[in-house]
Parts: sequence; C-alpha cells; structure tokens
Amino acid sequence: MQMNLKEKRTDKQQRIVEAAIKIFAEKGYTATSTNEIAKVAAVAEGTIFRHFGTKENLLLSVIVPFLMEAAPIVADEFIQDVVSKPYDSFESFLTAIIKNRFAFLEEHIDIFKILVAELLNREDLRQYLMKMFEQKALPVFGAVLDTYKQRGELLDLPNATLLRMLGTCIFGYCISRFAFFPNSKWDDEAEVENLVRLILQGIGASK
Amino acid sequence: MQMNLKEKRTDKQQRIVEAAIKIFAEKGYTATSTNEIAKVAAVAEGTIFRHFGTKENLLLSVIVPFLMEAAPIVADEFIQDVVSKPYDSFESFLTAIIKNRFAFLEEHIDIFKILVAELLNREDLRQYLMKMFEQKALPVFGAVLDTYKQRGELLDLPNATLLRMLGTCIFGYCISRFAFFPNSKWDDEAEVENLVRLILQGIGASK
Amino acid sequence: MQMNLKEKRTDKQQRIVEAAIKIFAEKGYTATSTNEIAKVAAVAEGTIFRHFGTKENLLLSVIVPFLMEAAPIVADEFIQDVVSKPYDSFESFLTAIIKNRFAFLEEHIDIFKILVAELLNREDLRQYLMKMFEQKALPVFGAVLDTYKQRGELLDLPNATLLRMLGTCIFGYCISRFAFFPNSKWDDEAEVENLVRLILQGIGASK
Amino acid sequence: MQMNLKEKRTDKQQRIVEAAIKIFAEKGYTATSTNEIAKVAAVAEGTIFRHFGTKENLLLSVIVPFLMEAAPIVADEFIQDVVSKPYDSFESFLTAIIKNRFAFLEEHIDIFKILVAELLNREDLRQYLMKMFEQKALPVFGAVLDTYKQRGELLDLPNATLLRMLGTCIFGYCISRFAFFPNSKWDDEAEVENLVRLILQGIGASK
DNA sequence: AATGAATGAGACTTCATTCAT
DNA sequence: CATGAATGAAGTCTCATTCAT
Repeated sequence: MQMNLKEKRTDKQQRIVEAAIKIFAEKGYTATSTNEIAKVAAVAEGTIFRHFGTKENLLLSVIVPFLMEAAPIVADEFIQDVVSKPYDSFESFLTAIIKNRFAFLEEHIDIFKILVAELLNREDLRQYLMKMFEQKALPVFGAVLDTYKQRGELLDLPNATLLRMLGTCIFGYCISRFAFFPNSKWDDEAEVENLVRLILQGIGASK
Repeated sequence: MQMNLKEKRTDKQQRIVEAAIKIFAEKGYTATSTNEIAKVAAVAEGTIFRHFGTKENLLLSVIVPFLMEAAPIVADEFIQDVVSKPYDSFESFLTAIIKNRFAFLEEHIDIFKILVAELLNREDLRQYLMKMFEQKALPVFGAVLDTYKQRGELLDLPNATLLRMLGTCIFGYCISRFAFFPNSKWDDEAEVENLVRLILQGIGASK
Repeated sequence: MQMNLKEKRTDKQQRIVEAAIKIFAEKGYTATSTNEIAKVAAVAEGTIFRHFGTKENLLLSVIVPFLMEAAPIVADEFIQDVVSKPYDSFESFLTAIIKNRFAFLEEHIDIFKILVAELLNREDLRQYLMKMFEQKALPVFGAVLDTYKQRGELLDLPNATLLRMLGTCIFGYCISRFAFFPNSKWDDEAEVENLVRLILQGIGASK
Repeated sequence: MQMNLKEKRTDKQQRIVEAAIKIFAEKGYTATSTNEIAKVAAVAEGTIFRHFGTKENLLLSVIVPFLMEAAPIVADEFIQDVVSKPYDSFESFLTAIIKNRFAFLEEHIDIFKILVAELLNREDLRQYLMKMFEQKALPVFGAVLDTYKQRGELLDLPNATLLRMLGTCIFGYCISRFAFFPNSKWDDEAEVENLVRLILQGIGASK
C-alpha cells in the first residue's frame, strides 16, 4: 500500500515542495529563504507565492499532508494490514510495526526532521499531536495491547502507561536515528532487534 | 557540588545571556532578533555586540559553557560523587543517575531545548557530541557497566550497544519530557520508576 | 439626449471597465490591482490585458471617453439644448445648468472621483482641462454671459473672471458634494437654491 | 505667530518628512516608494522604518500634525488674533481670514495636496474633518457670524448654511488654486478681492 | 563601558504583464 | 478570444552589525 503525499500537485508545485522539504530539513524553516527555495526548485520566486501564498503556508503544505494523510493512513494500515494479522507473538507484532515505521520514516526523513524542529516552537503542533495520540493511537493500539495482555505476553499496566513507554522509547530512538544522526552508519537489522529486546526484556539480566 | 555557568560575567552580560536563553528556547535561534533580546535584557542593542561580537557568538556563549562545563563536571560528578558510591544494585544506580539527570535538565530546560534545536541543523555540534560520547561517556560508564555485568545484573552485550540503548531510551524520554511537552503534567516519581523498569525488564511479562 | 460611454464594448470589456471604475474610485488607481479588477469583473486577469494592453490604458479608457464624449456632448447640449433656450433670466439659466450638471455628476460620480484624484498627480490632465476650458467653455459660455450682461443681470466683469468665479464656486461645491462627502445626506433642492443665491447675490445683506 | 510642525524632530527625521511631503504631493502616496523617499532625504531606507515604523505611519506623521496643530492653532489664532479684533465690517473680516488662509496654504501647499488626495480614499479622514468642522469651526465662527448678522451685514440664514456656503466656496477655490492648478499665475490680490465680492454680493448686478 | 541612531543587505511579498494552452 | 500559470522587478520591511557620542 502506497501513501501519496503528492496528489493534485502540478509539476512546479511539486518541485517547490520538494525543494522546501530539502532545505527546511537542512537549515531549518526560519533560516531558509524563499529565494533559495525558488532557485533549487528552478522557478521564479513569485511562483512560490502564487501557489502557496506565504512562506508559512508552504511549511504547512509540507507538514499538514504528512500529518493528515500519513498518520491516518498509518492507522488504517495497522488496523487492516498489520493489526488484523494474526501475529503469533507480541514480539513479532512489535518487530513488524517498528520495521514498518522505520521504513516510513526513512522514506520521509526530511519531513520528519522538519516536524521535529517545528514541534519545538509551535504549541499548536504539540497540541495537535497529543490530541491525535489520544484520539487515534490510544484506542487502536489499546485494543492490540489488551489482546496480548490477555495472552500473558505483556505486563498488566494501564494502556496509557504502556503506550507512553513504548512511544517515548521508539520515538526517542527515531529522533536519534533519523533526526540527529542520520548520517551515521546504522545496522538497521541489529538495531531493530536490540530495540525490540530492550522494550520486551529490558537490559537487566534475567534471574 | 554546584556547577556555575555564570562565572566571570558582569551583570549586564548575565542579563543578556539569560534573555537570550529564554527567547531562543521559546522561538528558536533564527527567529529571535537581537533587538528583542536587548529589550528583555534591558540593555542597548549595541551592548550585546560589545560583549558577544555576533549573534551567533551569543548562541555559542549559551551552548558551549553548557557543554564544556556541564558535561565534564557531570562526568566528574559521576566518577567522584555517583559512580564511586557503592550502589547496592544497578537498579539503584540507574535510578540515581536518571533522577540526577532529570533534576539537571529541569534546571536547564531552556538551554536543553536550544541544544536540541541546534543539533538538528548543525553538523559540527553533532560531531562534537558524538565525540564526547565516545571519549568521555563510553569509558566512564563502560567501567560502571562492566562492574554490574560481572555482578550478573546486566545482559552481556557490548558496552557501546548497552549505552546506546540506554542513551536513546533516556534521551528520547528527556526530549519528550523536557523539549516537546514540558507543559504537560508529569508524575516524575512514577515516570522514573517506569523508565527504570522499562530499561531493566522491558514490558514483556516474565514467564 | 443620451450620452453613451459604453459604445463598441463587448460584454467582458464592459464588465472590466465597470469593475475598474468602481475600485479605482474606492481605493485610487495605484492602490488597485488588476487582479482585483479581474475578480470583480469575473474575467481572467489576462483578459484585461488582451483588451486594454496596460493598466494605465484601462484608466485612460475610463477617463478619456468621459472627457472626450461627456464634455463635448455637454457643450453641444448646452448650445443646442440649453443655451439656445430663451431663459427668462440668468437665474433660471444658472439653476438649469447647475441642476443639469448635478444630475450628470450623480450619474457618473465614480468617474468624477477618479478624475479628481488623477488631476492631482497628472500635469497632462490638468493642461488638457485648462485647454478645454479656454477653447470650449470660454467661447460658448462667454456668449451666454454677454447676453445676460447686456440685459443688465450680470456684473460687468471680464468673462474669464466671471467664469472662473462661477467655475471654482460650482466645482468646489461639486468636489465637496460628490468626491469628498458623497455619503452625507444632502437636500439637493435646497442646496441648488442656496448655491444659485450665493452666486447671484452673495451672502451679504442687501442694503 | 508661527506654527511649528517640526518640533521634536531630529535632522534626519525632518529630512525624511520633508522628502515624503514633497514626493507624496507630487506623485501620490501609493505611487511613492520608500526607496525614493530615502534617496531624496539622503538617508538609508532602513532609517525611515527605524523612525516611522511603516510607510503609512510616515504619511500620518505628515498629516496628523497638520490637522492636530494647524487647525486648532488656527482656531485659537482666529479667536485671539483675528476674531477678537474689532473689524469695522464683515468684508474686512472676510478679507482678513481669506488672506490669512491663503498664506497658510501657500506655506503648506504640498501637505494640503496630500490631504486632499487622501480625503478621497479615506473614510476615517473624512469623518475626522467633518467632526472638526462641527465641533470647532461651527461654534467659533457661528459667534462671529451672529455678530455681523446683528449688525445687518449678513443674510439671516442658519449659521450651518452660511458656513457651508462660505466653506465650499473658499474650499473649492483653494482646491483649484492650490491643489489642481498651483503652477498657474494667479494675481492673488485681485483673486481675493473677487472672491470676497462673490461671497458678499454674488455676481448678479444689483438693481 | 554603554548607548542607540544609522546602515544596507536581504527577507517576504505584490503586481503588472506575458504567453502557452 | 479567453485563460491563468508563470515571471521577475520592485515594493515594504527586518535585522545583525557598526560607530560616533
């Protein structure tokens, strides 16, 4: 299944958005000039404003589709494509979604960086994400967690707690991996394995 | 033991740095104008440049002492003040350092936000931090980990791996906690407990 | 007799001209964008340029017909339709032309505003109007004034002087009335009466 | 008595305001670029914005002092300096104030043009002027008119009517004289005389 | 040491105009 | 004929930085 963030965009619009994503990710939104975006996109500066109105709106044209389409589609994907599959264990379920998420982020690494950067300064974005977490992620994943709890594979902690632990752990890893040190060499196979083990068993020796 | 990031600064210099930290954290470095800093610090705009030369140098005057003093002192602190203490278990050791780090970050939450934001755009800063991690953290904490491994409290994984797992986990939590959602109500006691358990045992049910 | 400023214009051309008149009058020529005109006229921006070439030419397409057709026709009208009529007194003549002019301006109030505004900045327009005054108005009205002077109803002053007095007085009233304060409630009947009395007798008490 | 519109302005501020007045009057506010003002004032473009914030505010810095200081001072002038003088007739009174006003406008001819132009597009300015007329001019001049009415020198019309007739007549003359055709050669002595006669006796022959 | 007026490069944005469709 | 996407020059405004006082 393919997500399409590029729908309904003309060639030039698409070039502008791609240039913006690239440079926003590299230098940050505020430090990027529309002049530079225009040059990289090989359009006139005015063309940016004809299509996006303001620089801020261009930023939103990058972020919003990512949030509006990516996340819901992701959720649907999970429900239909991942969640519903009869994973034989929580471990294989976890491995699957982590791999899935990693692949997704790797594909949209620049937008992810932009999102992380904007999250630091925009209260509205933070609010939006928290709301999404509560309204979308919690119910969907809650059901999954319940299943595995009943099968005795998970600690009997509140779903909110479990999800926050899972979330910060995976999110933290993603930030390091994709936002801060994307250029380091990572052995993704081993990393995923380690991450899954950390989440499931921790690093304490079993006694 | 008290770290002092304020040494050798005149009253005005200190006011400028404090204003800068506050506004940089709030709006981001690039989006902050020296004019605004001057107003908040109640000095003339020229005064900023008399003391710090450039806006960028003011940023470095915020970040560098934090990195140069905070981190090394922290390391020393651990060696002398934390590490050397005969903790009766890795768990109590982990709890101690996490609480210690949380307290530290809570005190310097704004600089932490600035650092996180700059990390996204500055390769030099990333390099510097990775070097610090390898040269400072790895040897110091490596020794500690070895100790607990020998006592059978830790999985027998390479220290680099263990530390990265620990690091991303704690760092990820700190980012969420301090950079992205500092305004949410967190029950620190419970959070630390959960984080320690996650790290040590994971969330998988022990069978 | 009907003046037609709309001759030879297609539907779209007419819509464009009307939109231009409306917005030019409201915001001034320079402050009006062709984009806005296009929207109000419900045509594409390119259509404006297809028909009028430049924005300035659109302005002229508003002003020039008004000057070229309105004024001459007016002159002819007076000669044939007003001047030649055997008014029984200068007062009734004056009342007639003032009422006539008021009606005319009321119908073309927006173009009048545009003309007044452009007159302030365009030397060519001023020259043109002065020339028209000397070449058209002075001879035509001069004859009329002579008639009434001979009948002893007018002061024996040079026609140029009389006309300038008449002109500034009526023109000044029109400016206030139509350009500056078009929204105020005016009792036209009484106003005309007052204006005629002012011109004829002044406001000094007859002794 | 000298009005001072230049108070509290530094040399550069004054140069900017003077350049603005000159070019606004010549080309109109909207058609004037801050770049051009800067060049004529021989300052950097940024200097304009340091002192006046926005281009619109520069316009107001031209208009407002003229309205706030000129008009009230004028009013006071009349009360103390003109009105209170024991003119031997309404004619000499009228001649005095017209000469006074002409001198004033001649001195501030450019601001007058700017004001006239802005009056066409700014409802707020129109409102302001009408309020001023009602609150300031009407009471002050009303008293004067009453005096001369009692002395049998004026028609017994309502003051509001008399003033509006006077006003549009003088104002209309000023517009023609100062705003539209400032470059024509006018014989001021004769013009004033004619205007006074027009106002007092009209142009009708006394029978 | 401190100030804040002055600067001018460069930011975002608007707009009249062109031209391929 | 009509369209509207595209342009790039020019506009207003911001900002880090300098310097005379």
